[in-house]
Amino acid sequence: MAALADPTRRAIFERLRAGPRAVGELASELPVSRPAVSQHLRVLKEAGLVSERRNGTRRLYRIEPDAVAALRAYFDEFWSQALEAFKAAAESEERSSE
Amino acid sequence: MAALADPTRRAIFERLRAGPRAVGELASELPVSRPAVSQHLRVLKEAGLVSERRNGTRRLYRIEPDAVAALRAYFDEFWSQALEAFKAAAESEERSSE
DNA sequence: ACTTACCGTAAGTGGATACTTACGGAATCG
DNA sequence: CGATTCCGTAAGTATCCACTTACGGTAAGT
Repeated sequence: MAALADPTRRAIFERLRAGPRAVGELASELPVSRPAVSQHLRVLKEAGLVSERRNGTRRLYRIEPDAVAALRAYFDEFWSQALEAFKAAAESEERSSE
Repeated sequence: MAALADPTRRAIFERLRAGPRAVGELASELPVSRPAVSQHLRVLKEAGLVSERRNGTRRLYRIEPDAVAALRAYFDEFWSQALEAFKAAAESEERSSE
């Protein structure tokens, strides 16, 4: 999740949501240089958020579905646990006459 | 989301999941000083992830449910959009005889 | 009022990091 | 082969950021 902290990296990640893209293609749409995009993609790849496939001289990056599923599960779990705590707190307050 | 990048801050956020906590209480369970926890809580508060309530000399921090819901919605949306792109790509590959 | 408990803020510092330019490697085309 | 395209890596730099110590401020207890 730390990999998604940087705004530029999040922008890259969100663009890959629509389908696989090449490095230069992404760089042309962003206000940073191509090597910067390369470095961001490496971070995303090491975090398991994207994967790479070589196609001629180009390298297509795509989103790793399992990673998105894991993040989704994390916040789902977080949500239900927080909700449970809220309910418990509300009930205990109710018992203490308030 | 950038607020959840730091591991210490994520640890604080996850501990608040079980219910409201005071600053010193959180600091005693973490390998950082109390002011560090204070600063992290300020970041989380400015990000809208937690809220504060004064209780005597102590300040209780609690999770802001709307923020968690927003994050959950973000990844849900991300997931469905990525899935849609996958389906579209699979169909177009299928049409191109493969 | 004085002390104690609890906390936020200021200032300073070491380390991480996002970016640039420069360079070299791999695949395609003539 | 030579030229071109596309890309990763190295090196250097400026900025950001997480942390500590020191200090001040507010609320409760004696």
